[in-house]
Amino acid sequence: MATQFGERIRELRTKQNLLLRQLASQLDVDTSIISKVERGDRQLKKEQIPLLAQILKADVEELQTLWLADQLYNMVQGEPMADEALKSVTKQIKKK
Amino acid sequence: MATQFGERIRELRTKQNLLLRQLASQLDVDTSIISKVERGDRQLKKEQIPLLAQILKADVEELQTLWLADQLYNMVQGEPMADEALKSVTKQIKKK
DNA sequence: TTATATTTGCCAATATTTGTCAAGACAATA
DNA sequence: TATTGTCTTGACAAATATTGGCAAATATAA
Repeated sequence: MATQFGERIRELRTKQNLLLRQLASQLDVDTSIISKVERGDRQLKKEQIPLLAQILKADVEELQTLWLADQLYNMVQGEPMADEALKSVTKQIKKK
Repeated sequence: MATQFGERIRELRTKQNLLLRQLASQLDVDTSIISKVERGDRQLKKEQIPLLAQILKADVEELQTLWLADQLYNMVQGEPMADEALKSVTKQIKKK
């Protein structure tokens, strides 16, 4: 599983000397969820990112980017046509 | 919604003078599902692609690529950080 | 019109995701 | 060793999303 997002969260959290349970309570979820998120076992819900960024005093867009990259990675990883599909979508997006 | 896949299916199906119901019956799903897939209202299940390719005498990998591109497109469309996330994943994939 | 093909909206069944709880692992320290 | 606090893990239930089918609506053709 992808962990770009999780690794960054842990980095930010420890840098601020926050315990899992403290971050969890502020986000209003169980401690175990944050633990799993940081280790890449679970994905956070997209809607939770803004609050998370606020708690960690981090840039929302940075976290959103990492989160989205994780989702994409999970989707393409192991797919033989991953590269071609990514290229195609990148082109599509740019046209817009 | 993404329709690269659906458009290609319709193209292949009509080229072979197959009716929705004929394709649907070979795929063992309801006609309405194929209709929706071709119009991009629904995503086909990944496991159905090989059989579909066989029925349409199409290249499995082509269809898999289009299908995957649709999934990715649905995931990033409307996301402000889409481009950056795509770039990041493309890099990650290549490292493997 | 009639007949046939396709589209659409809705529902039930199924699958996936999300969150909680409780138990376990681990480290620090009394 | 026993205790305390943090983090991790697995099992389970609740919430959500996806899937397929039906049937009615709409289009297309003769």
